[in-house]
Amino acid sequence: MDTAPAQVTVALDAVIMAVSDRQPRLLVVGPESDLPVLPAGPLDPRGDATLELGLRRCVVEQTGLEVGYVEQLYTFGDRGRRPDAGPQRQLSVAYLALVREAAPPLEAGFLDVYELFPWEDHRNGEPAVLGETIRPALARWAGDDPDRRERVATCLGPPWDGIRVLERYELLYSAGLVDECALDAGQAPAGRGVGRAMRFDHRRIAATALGRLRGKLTYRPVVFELLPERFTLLELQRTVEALAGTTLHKQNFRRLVERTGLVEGTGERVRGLGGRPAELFRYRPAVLTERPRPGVTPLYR
Amino acid sequence: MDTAPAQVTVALDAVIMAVSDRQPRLLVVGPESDLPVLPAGPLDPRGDATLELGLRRCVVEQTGLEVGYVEQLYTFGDRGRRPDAGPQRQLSVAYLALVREAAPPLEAGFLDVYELFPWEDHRNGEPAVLGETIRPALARWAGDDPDRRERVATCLGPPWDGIRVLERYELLYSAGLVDECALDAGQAPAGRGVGRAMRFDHRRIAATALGRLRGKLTYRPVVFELLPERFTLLELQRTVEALAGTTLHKQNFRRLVERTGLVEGTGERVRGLGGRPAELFRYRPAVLTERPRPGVTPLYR
DNA sequence: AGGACTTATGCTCGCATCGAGCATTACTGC
DNA sequence: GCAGTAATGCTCGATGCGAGCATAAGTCCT
Repeated sequence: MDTAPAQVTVALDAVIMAVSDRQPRLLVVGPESDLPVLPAGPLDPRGDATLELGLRRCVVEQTGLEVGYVEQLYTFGDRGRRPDAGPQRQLSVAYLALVREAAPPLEAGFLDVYELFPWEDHRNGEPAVLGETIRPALARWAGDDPDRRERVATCLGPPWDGIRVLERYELLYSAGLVDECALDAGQAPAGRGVGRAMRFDHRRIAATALGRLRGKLTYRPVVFELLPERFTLLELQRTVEALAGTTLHKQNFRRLVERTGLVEGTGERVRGLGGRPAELFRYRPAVLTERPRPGVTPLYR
Repeated sequence: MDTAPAQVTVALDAVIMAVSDRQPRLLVVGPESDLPVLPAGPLDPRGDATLELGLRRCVVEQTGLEVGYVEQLYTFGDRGRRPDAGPQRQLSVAYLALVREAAPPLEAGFLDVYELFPWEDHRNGEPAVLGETIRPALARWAGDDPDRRERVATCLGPPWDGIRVLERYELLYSAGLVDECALDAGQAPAGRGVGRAMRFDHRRIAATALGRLRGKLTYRPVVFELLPERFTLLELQRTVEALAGTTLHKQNFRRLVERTGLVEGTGERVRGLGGRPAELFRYRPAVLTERPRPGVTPLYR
């Protein structure tokens, strides 16, 4: 009935990321045949003492995973973002979680992040899809409109700003280059959109997460949430590079993390992979009290 | 009834900040005699197309103010954060808004931010309250507990990290040094807490906002939302300093903002204030496409 | 008019950081 | 022994930033 008070439902959505085989990965649920979906569940207004605890509960229930690092990301609440909710307005409080596991738990699997955002991986130079598809299409879309042209310029550079993941996704959405445009309009997607689509606004949420994480790398020691307790400097570097979508100068990277006190060597070495054995390092939590903003600062500068 | 489904209410809270007379100010509503409260209102699940539009609507309704720059801050949803909501669970999606106005609109007034957080203003050296009250009390609170001691060390430095506003407020809360502790426990506050209290968790929300804003200053040109279209470099510097709670070297500040292309001179000069006339500058939006992360970078480094 | 005071503006050191590259070491595999 | 690979040490040069000196151009007071 129209006279009933309009209701709001609150869901807790989880962007759970890991890095393995030099690739950032996102935990998704649901049948393979369907569009991927983020793990999520309803807030229990009485049971969940805090939103974060509610999120952890939902994640365990749905994937069996006990996540460690968790951070609130953003709250999504546009009208119409969940056409499945009927007359209910659905809010999603999204969280970013980082895990070390690479083995997909029950009913869930890891999805390569750069399948969702192929234009974000610049480790082997600018990805082909940018020059061949995205830039031309955006140029057509912008035409002579100065606002559109400027928006394209800020999002795609030069200079390329790795952090603007969300802005770029939303630009592609505005220009009709992702399948979610058709889906949101109630049409069947042509299937020719750039990157792999997700259900609802979940790819937008994932974009928010990747951008946030890239930014955070520069001023907080979050990478270590994704690594085992002991690691070589190359493993550390590869993990950072996977997330940042850029490559780094090896010697300078080593200098950076050692000089700033982010890591400390354990005397141990690993061997067996061809090449000189590498020393194993560990994260040095004391850096938090020594430096104001410890992280991989020169990532995007 | 216990059998009724537990309900969730969603509110939109606004942290509206301005800078005038070299002081950051926060818009609060409610009678002077009572604890200050942030402007807020319920989400209209049918009417508000987006959360941000809903927030703008609430702000206009409550204060008559049309805010310009708006950014989502955080969503607060701890159980028990709103004892007045009865059995309802209340979520607040908080937004940060920046305005130029200094004249308090209807039923509202500006409150000096450093009345809320006197320990955050380091423009005249370390504030007295830190050395005389806060540090000794925290030392007593920490005792020999290594975790507590480390928490105190990271929050209070050295080095002082201007961005950790929320962490510091929560530390003071943990240690029972702010009046909200007693209020939340249902007791009358002794009135001896540090800084001025607000109702509910609104001071926590304000702390989140100040920290976020301080951080954002370093990589986005947000200061200009608080300034008139044309301003002198000293006005710009004073505004940054007011928010950051630090002083900056004048010549270096000028060099920074000019070299990075954040501002450009209009030929005009202002006179009449004693001292050599200053040139009027304006913000240069083109910086957004030229530099990846334009802002007052060296603020906290 | 002159001097004190205030603010704006230009410029120059010195240090730390960072990008880029060269050189050497120590393993694996054939 | 030799090729290949990765680790590690070191050196330039450019740039950014902290700190300060010096000068310019107004106001206000006497």
